[in-house]
Amino acid sequence: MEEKTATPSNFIRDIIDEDLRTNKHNQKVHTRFPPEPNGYLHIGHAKSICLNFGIARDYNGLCNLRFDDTNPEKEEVEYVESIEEDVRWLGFDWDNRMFYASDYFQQLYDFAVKLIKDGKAYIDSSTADELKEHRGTITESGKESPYRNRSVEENLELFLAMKDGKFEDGTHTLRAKIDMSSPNMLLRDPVIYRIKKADHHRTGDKWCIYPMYDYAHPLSDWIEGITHSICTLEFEVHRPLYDWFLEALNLENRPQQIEFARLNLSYTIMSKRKLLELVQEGYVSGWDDPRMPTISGLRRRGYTPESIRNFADRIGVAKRDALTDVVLLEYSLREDLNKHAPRTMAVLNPLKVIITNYPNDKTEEMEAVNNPEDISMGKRKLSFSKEIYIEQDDFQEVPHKKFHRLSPGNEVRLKYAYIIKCENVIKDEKGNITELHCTYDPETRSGGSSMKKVKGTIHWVSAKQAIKAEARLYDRLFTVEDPSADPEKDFKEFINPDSLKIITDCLIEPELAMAKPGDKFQFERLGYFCVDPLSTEKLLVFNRTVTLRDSWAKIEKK
RNA sequence: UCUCGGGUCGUCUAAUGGCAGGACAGCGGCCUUUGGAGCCGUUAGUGGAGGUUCGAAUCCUCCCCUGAGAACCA
Repeated sequence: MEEKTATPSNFIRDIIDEDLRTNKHNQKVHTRFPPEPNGYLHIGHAKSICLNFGIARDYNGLCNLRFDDTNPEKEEVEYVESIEEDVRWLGFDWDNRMFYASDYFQQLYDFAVKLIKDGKAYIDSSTADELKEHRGTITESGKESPYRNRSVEENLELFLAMKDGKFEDGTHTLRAKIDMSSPNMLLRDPVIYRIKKADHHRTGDKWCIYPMYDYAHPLSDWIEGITHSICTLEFEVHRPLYDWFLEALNLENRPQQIEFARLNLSYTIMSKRKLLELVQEGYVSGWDDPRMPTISGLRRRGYTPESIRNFADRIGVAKRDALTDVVLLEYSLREDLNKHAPRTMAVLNPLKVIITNYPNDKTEEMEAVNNPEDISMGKRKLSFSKEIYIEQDDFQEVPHKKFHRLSPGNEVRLKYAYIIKCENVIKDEKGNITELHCTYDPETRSGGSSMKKVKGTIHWVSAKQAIKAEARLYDRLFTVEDPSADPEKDFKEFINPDSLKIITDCLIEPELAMAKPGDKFQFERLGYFCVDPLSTEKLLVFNRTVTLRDSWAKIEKK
């Protein structure tokens, strides 16, 4: 079993520690992850999932999965299913506690009736425009609705009629009677029910009135016995409202809302609306395009759940807005893949090499380790013969002064095989290099006793045995750190035109023919790659998950 | 402009009146049959001005910067 470092503490855990000490919630810790099923989950949700489920795990508590489905016009079962899959894939489990806010529609309705009876809510028959007009502004107080003082009986009657479908969409709303002059505009008699004659993905046409978030959320939390209702910072201003409903209904054992800063990652966007735009307008191939910051995109790209959980622990939880550098995510990924991904040799851009002093028909079996970080992953055999392919980048006709690889008259080691020397550069009539003629030193077979040392070691594949494959090389989707930073500019202006490069004639070790979708490998010296789900027996397709760190690129730049 | 938040190395995050620490990135070195990994070392920060205190990132005052809030969205 691998060592597991504990999740670092944070201000939310401090609050829970204090609540436990003062016995605020009778020693209970119960959280929830409440996505709206109107889009796919992304890495920002992963932060929240790790936070909520992680707290439940560490405090011996529970975490519910709850779909916040109070707006039938935007929500779909497709999203429900993807969300379930993604949370599970991340490694979390809700047992039998998968709920929907729509499960509580009847209770929520009954609570609303109680508010009306207590004179704390009323039916407003203003139009949306009138509502807006009466709301006032940030600096000026609002005006009370002419319907504000309807009798309890009239309100009850109207609310029932609303529920029974007697009115058209938008003609009436139920509003909480709070304070039209509050500096917090959310408290200026917020709408808590609206008429929407729309089919709901779960309740069908049973309801034609639907509760608003601010009303449904605290009550759903209360119904489920949530103790700590953790959400992102933009809901901070909603907290007085959250508390108001619990107070107005005189509910005991109230949950407590705590806000933290959502994740922003450099070179990407996290807005569901914008991600949807990328999908719908075809900038990416779908929600699971490997360039998307969605969980399904990251999964297809080759990210591991472990790496995402470690990332979540590493970035911590706080209240200040932050833009986390994506290299931190990539670090967590490489850290995990380095330990677990088997090594293999693959040549992305092949350059033929003929070893002129090697016997024509000879084939040798070379021994290679599958993972130097973990010898329990075993060894494999590599065929070596007279004709091989190396990476075009591993040869320079006029070498940079710090270039340690192959160049005319120079020696380099072929990993797990021999040291070779470049004797001749063969070109076509246009001057393109077509092949290299090299000689090998038979004394330098890998594992042998030769003391000969060379500066560079390169990867290769044997021409006869290698098989063809396609590689998809991904780069960041945007060219700037914060594509949404400039309100004057559309984020799509910053899409990286080179975010995907497809290479169709890579050569890989024959063993890889067995690879299955999702299998992950390190292509030695190149990076981590995984088999794409669209890969077929005929054509293996590899997604480049992430490159290896490249200190040569830095030297070359200087 | 009003209300509520938030400002600590380049980035993320600790320090809860008592040595400003960690991670990533960077830089330098060691090691290496992956220019990978690993190991060692190192650079770098409390938005500003006052005040309280033996002592302030932390408490107080003012200023500056920044985020959120005027959907029948969540």
